[in-house]
Amino acid sequence: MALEHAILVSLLEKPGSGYELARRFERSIGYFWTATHQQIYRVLKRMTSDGWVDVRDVQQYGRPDKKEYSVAGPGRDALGAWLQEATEPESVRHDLAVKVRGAAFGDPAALITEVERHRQAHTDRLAHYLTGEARDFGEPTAGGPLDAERELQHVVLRGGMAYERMMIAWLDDVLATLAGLDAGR
Amino acid sequence: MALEHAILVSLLEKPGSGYELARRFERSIGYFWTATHQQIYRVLKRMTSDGWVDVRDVQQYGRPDKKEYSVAGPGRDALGAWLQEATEPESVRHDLAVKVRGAAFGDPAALITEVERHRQAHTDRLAHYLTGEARDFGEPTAGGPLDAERELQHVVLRGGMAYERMMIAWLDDVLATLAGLDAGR
DNA sequence: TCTTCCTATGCACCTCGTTGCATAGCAACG
DNA sequence: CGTTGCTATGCAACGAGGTGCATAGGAAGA
Repeated sequence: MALEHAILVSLLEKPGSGYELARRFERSIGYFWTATHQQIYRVLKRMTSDGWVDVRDVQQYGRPDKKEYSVAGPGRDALGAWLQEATEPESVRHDLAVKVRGAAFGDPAALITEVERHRQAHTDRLAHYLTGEARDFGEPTAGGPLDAERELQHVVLRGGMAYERMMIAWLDDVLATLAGLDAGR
Repeated sequence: MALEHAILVSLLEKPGSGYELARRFERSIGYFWTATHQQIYRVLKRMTSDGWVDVRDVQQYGRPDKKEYSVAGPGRDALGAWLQEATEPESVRHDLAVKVRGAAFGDPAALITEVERHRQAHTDRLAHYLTGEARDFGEPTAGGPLDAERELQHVVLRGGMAYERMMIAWLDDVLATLAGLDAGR
């Protein structure tokens, strides 16, 4: 289970509440690891009782109070150990690939709309990444030594962009194939 | 849940037993949808009672008898309906991306071995795909009209190859970034 | 005042997925 | 004859993940 570790990384980058974590999992972190607020609250509870994180009640004005979590020593140790642990390459789940192979037994042309919908979603996400890259990494490192955190966030973002570009190109390939089947019958 | 649909597609391509399906999920299908034999047997049971598939006892000699499953009318209908249904783009789970961002808070150099291990796995898988492509799609369609099933299987395979190539290139990017951090401190 | 919306946390329930184990037929080998 | 290994099916239990719902404070606007 890597959700715990994803939370540790996010809290090391910046301490925050369960609610704030949930929103981070809708943006930056969520592009390579998804989680609902339910999962996050549940795991934070376990991590607290395991001593991986510390909690601090924070009073707020104009909005409900919150609990701010930050990484404790044992949590940092656990993350360090996990980093060197061998993890199996993630199991893939591409329902669109299932649909494409399934189209052979239905109407291939009927799948086109769905493929175009996915292509649009990937195009949007790529545009979002590019905006974020220009905002966060547009200028060279602002003096000082290499900032490891910044460099590593950037290389992960480049991975996300490479994935979206690959998907868009593949979906174009799929659309061309579907169109070819439609024309050829 | 798309496991049912993945099984339907696999059974339409070729009827078979739960055991045979489990082995297919370790190869071709398994590259974009994973499942253990437990899941498969459980889902086949439900699909049978829902009338999506038919069962046939097959006596075998030199090995235990088996149950051969094939797709029934309602199963084919369910697949057709699902193909046109809007499916959300699959939720991604890239533990390696979590590790890369986490490396900022540990020793970036310690991650290199793990990244190289993943790179090797993707290289191996790409080589496996290329072998399969040469074997199954090396020669142009053997006469007759365009074979939809074959074309669609090929485009899915091309997607798998594009994914592996993208991952290898990204992992090289990650390795260069990690090496740069190591040299620059 | 009433409704709507956002922040913030959490419970209950259900499904999906994984692990471990059990059973059984048959083949091959020492 | 016993062990090992492959084919073939399945149960039991657990943990992960997701959906729906509940609660509660406060802001903003009709």
